[in-house]
Amino acid sequence: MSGTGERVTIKDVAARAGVSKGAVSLAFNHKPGVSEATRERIFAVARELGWAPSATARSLSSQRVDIVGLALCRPARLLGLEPFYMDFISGIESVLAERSCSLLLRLVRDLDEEIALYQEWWRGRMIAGAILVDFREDDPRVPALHRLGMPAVAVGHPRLTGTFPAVWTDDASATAEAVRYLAALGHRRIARVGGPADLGHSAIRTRAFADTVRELGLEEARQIATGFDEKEGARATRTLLLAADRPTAIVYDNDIMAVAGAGVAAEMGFTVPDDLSLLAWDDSQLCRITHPTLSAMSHDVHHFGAEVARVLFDVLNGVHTGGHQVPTPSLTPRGSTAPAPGV
Amino acid sequence: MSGTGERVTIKDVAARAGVSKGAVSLAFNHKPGVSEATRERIFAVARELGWAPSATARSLSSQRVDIVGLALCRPARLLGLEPFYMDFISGIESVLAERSCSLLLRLVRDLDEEIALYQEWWRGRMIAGAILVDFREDDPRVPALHRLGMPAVAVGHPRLTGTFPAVWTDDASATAEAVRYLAALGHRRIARVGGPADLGHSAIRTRAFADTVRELGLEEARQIATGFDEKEGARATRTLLLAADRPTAIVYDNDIMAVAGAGVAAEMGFTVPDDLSLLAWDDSQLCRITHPTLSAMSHDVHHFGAEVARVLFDVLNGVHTGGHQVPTPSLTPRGSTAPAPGV
DNA sequence: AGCCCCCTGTTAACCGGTAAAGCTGTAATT
DNA sequence: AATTACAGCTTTACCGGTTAACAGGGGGCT
Repeated sequence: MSGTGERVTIKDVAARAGVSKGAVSLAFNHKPGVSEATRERIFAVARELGWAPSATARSLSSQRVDIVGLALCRPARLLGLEPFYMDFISGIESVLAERSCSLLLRLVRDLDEEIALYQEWWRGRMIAGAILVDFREDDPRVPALHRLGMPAVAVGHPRLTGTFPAVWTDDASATAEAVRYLAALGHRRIARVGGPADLGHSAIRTRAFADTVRELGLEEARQIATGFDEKEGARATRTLLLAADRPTAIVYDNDIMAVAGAGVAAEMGFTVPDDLSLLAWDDSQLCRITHPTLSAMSHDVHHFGAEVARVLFDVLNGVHTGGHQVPTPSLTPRGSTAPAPGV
Repeated sequence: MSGTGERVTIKDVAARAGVSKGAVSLAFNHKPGVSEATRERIFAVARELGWAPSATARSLSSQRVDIVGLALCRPARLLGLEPFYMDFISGIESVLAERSCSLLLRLVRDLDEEIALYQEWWRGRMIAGAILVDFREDDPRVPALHRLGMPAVAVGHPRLTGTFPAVWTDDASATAEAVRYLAALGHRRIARVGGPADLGHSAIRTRAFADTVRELGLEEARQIATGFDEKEGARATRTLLLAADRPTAIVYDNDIMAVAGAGVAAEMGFTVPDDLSLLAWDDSQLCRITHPTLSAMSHDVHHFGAEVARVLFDVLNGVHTGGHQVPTPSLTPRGSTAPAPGV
């Protein structure tokens, strides 16, 4: 009971197998220098003794770590709510796991805390590199972390991510596609409920949205910046629908807000999609469980995460990979979009 | 540009401050043995040089690690969908962060992989302890990990978690409360859509549900075991509603399935809550964004996670804490429950 | 003056691996 | 037979901290 406390080390294995520490190390790292017979004997002993090399000691001497860091800076309750993150993380994991690498996760309150955390992690040699998300315009992390010299991938448009290799989706094109689709259905007053204005991709979408609306000669579009959560999504929807010139279609920046918007529409007596079309973003499973199901700009978040992890490995291996663009979110029409009323 | 590569170590700091490595170590660990003046000088130099102690080296020599592990064994797509996990993780984080401890996360495919992972993590001294979730009846992790001697907290009923200190909610009482509530509304045919039968807490709820139904003299209850995701939740709901003796109320084991169930009900022409009452579990924000809002057995998952982390720290500090019961989920009536039709 | 003590610091031995350099014995080459 | 080549190990010096043991020096006390 209560573990002997004496943990077995490479020395024990070496002694038991009748070889030196060095031989055990060579064997376990599949390096030449030990015969097949000896290698097998060493493995047998290791299994018998229940030994695994100490990652700590290994990384101290080899200067390598098998951990990558991810700091998320969003209010805790939002993280729980948004399917995006877990999907993204599971995508990252799928790539990390096959290289027996682990993910170090931490939630932080603000960017300063995030920068401090990365400094601690990197200087403390706890991580080999990091994944940076949620870029803002003139993000303070770009200079700070670049100064650190820490390898990292940035999730966001290259314009925002500075010196870090970027992985991103073409939000501008996707936004344009969304607007064109709704316009093709006859909608002339289209509104958008976006994320926080200081978030880089929100800004990109806002611009693309306005540009496309102008280009198609639609009526001046109303866009509302929110905090990404369901309350703000609901409020924004209410605001839009109460206006005299209420829109006949609304595009949301994530699916949480779209679902909340659908609730508000129902509550206010609008029928989706007959009176009002709704178009979500990200397209998690959430869009498929509501009634009516939500049309969305869909986007394989799991693969996105996987691609990010792959690029990070390239960076860690010194492969100088440029930016990687992941497939543009594409329209997945479902039950929440239909021709504009009276068309 | 491109980081000098030369990372600063304790030796550099010591040299620059004109003291020995030992002095720097003492200063940074706030141990007696250095004067206030020297301590400050050392800190100043460390700041100037941008040094932070190497966690790797530190844990190699001090035999301590500031990382705890969490392996999740659920299909990736479900993880993304279920708000539970992120909420739970953010609760854990809130406690870890204040002790500057990080969370090592990994998704695994099955229990064998999970056991192997913990062995690797523990023997490799990567983690100080672990958080175990999703216990099954006769869970193979109990003997395997107990043999490892790894400190851990178990999330689940003590009957299932064996030798590990447990943190759990009283699912039996909560289930009973749910049934009593619906019975009080006049429902006589109540069904339940549960999680996988081999999951420990599903089994507990199943039993409690059947017991309470019998105790109240309600009609024989139909319970369906599913895989926790929205598709199975929808299918189970369809099955229940197509039966000749369809229930007038359904209890779901998580909110995903409840939302899916609401969709199915609408699609089949039932009005919630007039024709059919629905009661969810876990009560994430998801229950508040649907229309009508979902009544739920609510449960502060964030606090649950925090409590789990706290107990883990107790274990790590040798405090022999018994099992901790977290407040029983309590009924939060919203728009999806109402008196049975004709009452 | 002599002694002891405490405060401040140094030294050196670890922690458990990795990796380069060194050392065998045997087989191949000349 | 002598030289070389090389597979197969061993030795040893790190990696960057922690920590116990030890040293110098000033002040208080007798």
